[in-house]
Amino acid sequence: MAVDADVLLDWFSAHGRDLPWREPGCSAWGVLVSEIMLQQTPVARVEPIWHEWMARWPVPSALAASSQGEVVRAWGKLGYPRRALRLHQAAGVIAAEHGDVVPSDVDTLLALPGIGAYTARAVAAFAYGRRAPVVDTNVRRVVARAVHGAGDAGPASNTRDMADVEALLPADDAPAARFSAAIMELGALICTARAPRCADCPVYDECAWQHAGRPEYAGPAKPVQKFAGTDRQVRGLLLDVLRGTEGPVEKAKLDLVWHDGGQRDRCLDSLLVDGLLEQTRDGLFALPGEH
DNA sequence: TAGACGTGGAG
DNA sequence: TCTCCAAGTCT
Repeated sequence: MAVDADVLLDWFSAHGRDLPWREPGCSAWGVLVSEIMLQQTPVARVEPIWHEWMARWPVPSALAASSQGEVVRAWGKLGYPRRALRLHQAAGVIAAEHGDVVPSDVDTLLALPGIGAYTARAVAAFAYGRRAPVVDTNVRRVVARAVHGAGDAGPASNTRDMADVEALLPADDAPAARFSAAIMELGALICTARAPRCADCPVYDECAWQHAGRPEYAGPAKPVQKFAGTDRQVRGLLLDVLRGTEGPVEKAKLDLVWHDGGQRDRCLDSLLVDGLLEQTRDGLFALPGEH
């Protein structure tokens, strides 16, 4: 059982979304920025911020020339703000060591901060039309169902997951790159986690999950990710105070966002360690580089 | 490799 | 209201 490339590519041509980073004229830098922003973050929230970034920082060196604080502020509420810091660092490396050109080679991309197995191959494929197994959560789910007949993907295994996708990939670069975008899109629009729209699926007839009678997911339970009351929430509240003000703020102002002083201070400290906050000479707190 | 790491919309 | 989940990476 497989996923017919021609059928999938035709479906993608007819139903794929016209996202700005998929425009033919979009730069490799634009693709890279989109990929980082889209990590664990819905398209709808990324689009407006991506446009702002492209207008303000059209090339890596432009971003690298801005302060970390400006970058964190411009990241807004996309979440996981360390991504903004790493992208800023990556831009610096690209500007300084790669002639302001986003690398096209997977291994070179992997060496950049914030770029892992998925993003490196996504940039190689979507920005440069290279043939590379692009494996994200959507692709893992589609493969689990259409190929393996399982209700959902089990725990990730980079080696195995990439081998699965490699086997589906067309031989030539251009169609392989387009196939990568198409299978991701299938997972995002049709073969969704919650309520898959199988009636609209282009590979319904060849789907192993259908042939198996749509069995329930049998793998190990996925860990539920708590948020309320975690350090993640408190860090978010703390950082949001700085995003919402111009200059440095007093600790007293930060003390207002969370009742538990111990947790508050621990989070404040971790933000300093991460470089998302800095302390001024007079003991105030500021976004990095903004004092 | 399990767990940390933000945020907000949908069901 | 509350759980699930959205193009992952790093340690």
